[in-house]
Amino acid sequence: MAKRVGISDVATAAGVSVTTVSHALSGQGNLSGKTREKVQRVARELNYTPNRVASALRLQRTGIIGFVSDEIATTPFAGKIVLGAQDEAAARGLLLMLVNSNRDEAVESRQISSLLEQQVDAIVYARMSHKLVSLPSELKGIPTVVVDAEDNDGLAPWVAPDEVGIGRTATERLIAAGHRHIVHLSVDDPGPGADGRVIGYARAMSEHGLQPLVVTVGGQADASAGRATFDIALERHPDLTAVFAFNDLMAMGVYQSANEHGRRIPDDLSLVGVDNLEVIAAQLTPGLTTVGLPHYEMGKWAIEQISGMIGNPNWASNPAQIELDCPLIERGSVAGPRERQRVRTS
Amino acid sequence: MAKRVGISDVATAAGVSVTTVSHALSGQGNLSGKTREKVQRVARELNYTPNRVASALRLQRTGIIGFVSDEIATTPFAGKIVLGAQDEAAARGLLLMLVNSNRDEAVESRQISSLLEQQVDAIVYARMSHKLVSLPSELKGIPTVVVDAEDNDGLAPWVAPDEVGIGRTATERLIAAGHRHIVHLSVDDPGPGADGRVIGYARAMSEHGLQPLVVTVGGQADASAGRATFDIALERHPDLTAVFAFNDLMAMGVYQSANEHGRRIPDDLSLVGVDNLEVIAAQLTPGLTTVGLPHYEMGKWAIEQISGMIGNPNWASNPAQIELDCPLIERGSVAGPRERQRVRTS
DNA sequence: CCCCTTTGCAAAATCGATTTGGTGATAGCC
DNA sequence: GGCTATCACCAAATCGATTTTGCAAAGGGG
Repeated sequence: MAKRVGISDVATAAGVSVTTVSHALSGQGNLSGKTREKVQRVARELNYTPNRVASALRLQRTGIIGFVSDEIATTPFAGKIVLGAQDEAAARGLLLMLVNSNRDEAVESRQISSLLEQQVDAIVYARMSHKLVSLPSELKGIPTVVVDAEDNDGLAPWVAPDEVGIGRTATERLIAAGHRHIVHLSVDDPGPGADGRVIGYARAMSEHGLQPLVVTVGGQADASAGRATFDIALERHPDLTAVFAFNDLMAMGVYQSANEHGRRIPDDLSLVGVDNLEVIAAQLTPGLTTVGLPHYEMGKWAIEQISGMIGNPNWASNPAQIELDCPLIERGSVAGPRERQRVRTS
Repeated sequence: MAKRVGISDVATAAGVSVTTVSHALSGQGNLSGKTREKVQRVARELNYTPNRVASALRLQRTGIIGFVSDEIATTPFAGKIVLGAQDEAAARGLLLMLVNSNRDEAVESRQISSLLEQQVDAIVYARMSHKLVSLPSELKGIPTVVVDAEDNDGLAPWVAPDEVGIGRTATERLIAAGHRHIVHLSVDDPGPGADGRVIGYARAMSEHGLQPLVVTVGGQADASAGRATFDIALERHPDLTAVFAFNDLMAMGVYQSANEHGRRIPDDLSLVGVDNLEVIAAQLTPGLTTVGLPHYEMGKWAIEQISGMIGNPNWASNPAQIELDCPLIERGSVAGPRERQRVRTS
């Protein structure tokens, strides 16, 4: 392996001092155009690449952002947040250093310390589902932005999905299609996600003079919860024509259960999910109409914020804290209700 | 923000030289136990944390591994490889720096250069589906291990799933259940994955005196391809009782199509997939029996290899190149064939 | 022709941890 | 007592890039 060429090798080859090389390459100082060009040419010929470690030591700035997540493999969400962050970081010449805690606080604490020892310039503290969090004490004093979670202490900037808006968007889509008997299927799991969506749903229903009907079960919000809640809903509200499911996994359960009950989607039942889990929503037949979560955008936003904080002595003031709008992804699971079509054709 | 305490602050506070502090904390040199303890105590009191940047500059070793992937958000696989790598890295005191190329060679090249400027000790070059690759020229001379792909030039260590074994495992499970008319559904997409699974399937069938029956279509290996190939298979081989699908997405299509044809799984049709996409395999009813891909293990293996290469002058010799066994994940989609049960009960 | 201001480049300090090559002090030996 | 080993510790060089300070030469005005 050829020894790496450093700034001093370039200096020797170009017959100037290291100072001049540094200035020529960074655009600092006042050098004659001739010298500047010569140095740049020599640097290129020698295939010089700067050593960011040395630079970081001198500048007290590494250009590295630590990315802390509580999990990374169990949902596709992590990938999207990381992708958004990574794209934006690359565009700004920053690099991402990834650690993950597997939901273990002791591990998290150790990982964050490693990141800090590496002198990361800032940290993205990400959760994979909308939560309320308190930042670990290690992060006091270093620029941090919280993703898909809200900072309990209100000190750090954070970004999360507009859960109430999600409930409203999904519900209004179904109302607009003409449905009046719309049930919301959810889980008994207090938190910004479940709570917000119920609120948005209830508001949309009330505003249109409709009765909110919520059915929940305990446990995980998966396909089996979807089947269970849908079965209960059918029993309690036999005239329901549309369902707003807490997420796509539950919606998948509704497909299964509806199929067993002989209800076809979307002819006999309209359905809207949340998450836009492509691997499910796009693969079901018909495709699932769902509200997408802005994971990519949250990751991107986090890096944008961080860019403004790095090197800014007032980075801790006025933390931006926003809820992002979530888009409705139309596929094929929503149609008008049977009743309404009959009324029309009669 | 309090100024960070460095080794010299500790030295001053403890009344010794920086040399002694360094020795006391790293266990080097010959110090009296008294001095060692005093320094360690002072360091703890001052809340000293080492500055890895300075250390890296001196030692020419950063403890950072670059992780290059071609995509990260479109499959859950990326997360698992990263998790495996991250867990193993954390256990060895290494950190992961993640970049992703979005399948763009120019981007990849730039990202790798960034990694190299940061003086990463080594690189994990990962693909998200089994491929043949040639390493970018930038990586010449630095320890690299290839994940979920094979190095065309045979120079770098690599790890990938044993595709032939996957075909064999899935097929033998169905044969063991008593099936004789087993169709393999796949796609026209030459590559280690599709090719290897066909080979493993065909071998297993032949060894049991059974006729291999393969049905493929062009395009993506998704649910719609699953429906299409299954429909064709039913037409060509009306007596089929079991299906080995190229992946879980295609298997999901088989569930859908089988349902429309009035065939119940597993009573009228047994089915094995590949991928163990939890979000699908565990959510279908019945659960999908599938062959899992060793993403976590591949990520872990990569870091183990790399650990052995860092600081080893002979790192380039005898690259390990292995295919990992893939486990069968039993759920509920396999049963005995109807015919056989009749024979038995008669 | 002298003094002063630019212009163009270089020397040296700096960032924080590690390590080489010592130095001073004590103990042991004859 | 004089000499050498050993012990305990320290000063200074080093890693590579940046930046402050400094200095010489060139150019301009009086």
